[in-house]
Amino acid sequence: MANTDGPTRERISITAYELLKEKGVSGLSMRALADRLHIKAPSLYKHVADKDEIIADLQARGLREFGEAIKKAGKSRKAKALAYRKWALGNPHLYEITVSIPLLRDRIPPGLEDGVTKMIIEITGKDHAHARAVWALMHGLVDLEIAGRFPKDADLDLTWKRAIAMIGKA
Amino acid sequence: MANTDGPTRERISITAYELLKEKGVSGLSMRALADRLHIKAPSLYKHVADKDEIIADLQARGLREFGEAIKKAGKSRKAKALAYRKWALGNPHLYEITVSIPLLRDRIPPGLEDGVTKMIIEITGKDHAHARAVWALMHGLVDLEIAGRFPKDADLDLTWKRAIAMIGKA
DNA sequence: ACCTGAACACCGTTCAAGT
DNA sequence: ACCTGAACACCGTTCAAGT
Repeated sequence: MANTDGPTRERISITAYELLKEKGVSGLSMRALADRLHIKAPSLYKHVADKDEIIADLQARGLREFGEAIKKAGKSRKAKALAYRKWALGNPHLYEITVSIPLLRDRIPPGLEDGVTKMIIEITGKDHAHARAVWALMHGLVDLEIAGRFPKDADLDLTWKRAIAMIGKA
Repeated sequence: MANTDGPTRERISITAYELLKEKGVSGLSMRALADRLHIKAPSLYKHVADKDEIIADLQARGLREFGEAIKKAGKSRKAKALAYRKWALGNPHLYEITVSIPLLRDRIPPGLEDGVTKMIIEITGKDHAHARAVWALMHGLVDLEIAGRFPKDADLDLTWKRAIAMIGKA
């Protein structure tokens, strides 16, 4: 008799997150995940329907933790913007899986996405169109920075300063 | 005797582009590419070093065609911004492979990336930091739109209007 | 109820062998 | 010089079989 205590659904989630943190999106495979849990890949399918269920789990975690980080930040628009950057750069793989691949809307807790969206609208203090533009600005900065698209000598602190100056001036 | 005229390097490039346009980044595999050229996958390696060489080819094409589209657009910042959106949405897979995955800097023609960057700086008419923020704004809008992150009822024309209004006001 | 090996349809890439 | 089949180390997923 081998393991009597198989991996719970919870342990699968936690291990998937560890794997993502260490190896990134491309390193998150069902086989690698199974290895860490000391089971074979097919056994995973007794606990989850498919890989998307695991991805949706991580996206939900990303939205939750991101939302908390923004909530905890100072109240000014500048503080919120810098918290956005800090969180994204501190959790690049979680940011990527949450925001750079299609969101599995039907498989994350309802209201979670809306909650984060509403928070962004509240921060900008204007209408939805403006809030979306601000979000795009933040996301674009972070995405290009994570992807290494800015030259090495680029002054990104200054770039963020300019970006923050843009907000609210429309 | 089978094919006497094997695929040239040029035909590989063209076929890769067709494949990308039809099937997207995930559909661009060496095996699928070989199939279209009526050869076996290993034969590709007599013409290219690896898949990255093909990706770099497509990234170079993306930078070139994108640059031309922006150059041809009207001179106003608004016209340039709308041309950015139009090109990206009209060529979503080429946009993605060019800008949403790491740029293979060592494998594209030197100066190509700089040329496009300089063009953006010229358009914004300010310093590099400002130009980068503007680029991030455009990229963020397009990336979120392509990824389907905005709600279906979002008024994206209005969002772009607000975004364009932000530019130049920093 | 949970886990397994074998299998299927995929990847990128290497390499000895053929022409 | 170019192409091939076989192989290696990977994917996600299914399924009959074991406990």
